[in-house]
Amino acid sequence: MTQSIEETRSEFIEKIGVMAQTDGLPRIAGRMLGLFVWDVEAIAFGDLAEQLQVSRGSISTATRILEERRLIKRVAKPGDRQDYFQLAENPYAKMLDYYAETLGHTQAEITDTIEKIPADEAVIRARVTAYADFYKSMAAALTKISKDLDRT
Amino acid sequence: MTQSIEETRSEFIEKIGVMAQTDGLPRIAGRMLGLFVWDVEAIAFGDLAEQLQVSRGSISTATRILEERRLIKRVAKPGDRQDYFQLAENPYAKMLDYYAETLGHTQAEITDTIEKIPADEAVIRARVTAYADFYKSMAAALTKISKDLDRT
DNA sequence: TCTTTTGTTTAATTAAGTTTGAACATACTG
DNA sequence: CAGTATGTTCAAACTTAATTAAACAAAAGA
Repeated sequence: MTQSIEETRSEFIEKIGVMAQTDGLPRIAGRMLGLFVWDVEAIAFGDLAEQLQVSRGSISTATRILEERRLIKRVAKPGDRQDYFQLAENPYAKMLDYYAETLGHTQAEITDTIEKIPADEAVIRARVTAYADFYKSMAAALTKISKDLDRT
Repeated sequence: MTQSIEETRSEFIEKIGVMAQTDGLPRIAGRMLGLFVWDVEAIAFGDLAEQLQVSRGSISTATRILEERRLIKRVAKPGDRQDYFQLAENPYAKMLDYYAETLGHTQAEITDTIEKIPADEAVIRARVTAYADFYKSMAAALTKISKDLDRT
């Protein structure tokens, strides 16, 4: 089966949109991320709405989310009033940092619980601690990868 | 603020229920996981429904999900017709394996796309490849932690 | 100043996922 | 065998999240 590069691009964008839902991104934000991974050139706010066939409101929301996660950046273009967007530098390191941060919060929540467990409940303490450690080691591992990527 | 261990347990269970939603588990399955982390003893199907105050149908669905992820195991108790459940051995290694597997699928999907990109589109190829590599390294890192945990 | 463009916000709608409850199948008990 | 207990399935109800469309605010041009 042969397909044009436009078809491949469009397929890729939709694919990332679906997969993004797995890690808590709205579908539109995921499609947008796919688009930015593919395209080097910055894209105008209005073009995003047209290319992805969604409302401007959705673009506003999705760009905000991706900016919060530091995956894209908003840039200006001389001679155009519109906002332009493109993939951030080291986006994958940023993504890892975000995951690590989330895992860290989870670990902290569990640690809060551990402190409330009576000292004589050694078994429960041990079990909940093992759970917290799990999040701790995951966060540490992702942070490590992030730093490796940053050195590139 | 002082609270009984029952209150702490209940708070923990609800907390895990909420956090579980972050990684794609239904709330009830999350609460169940929290319960199993806390309690050493196996718990009967019917007791789960009562303790978590949900329908038997929900227990059936949630146990299925947690079994599929290999986080809990179903055991029998002599003298009781009910199914009993408890946390699996090395549950956190299993959890990591599950994540790694998911990431691997994602990477494979992206790799499928890469193969469709014309060879002369070097920039696009490089960008999409970087994205695939990101998933690859994450999967590898989690697999590594999993093996470390297994050695325990 | 008046109009247009641009991006955000909010309320309403739509879509997606979760939970329940009833029906069902199976296995056990007396 | 009849009756009860157990766990699963599935359609419907419910809940939550995503998306749109319209109202709005700010800035730019005419």
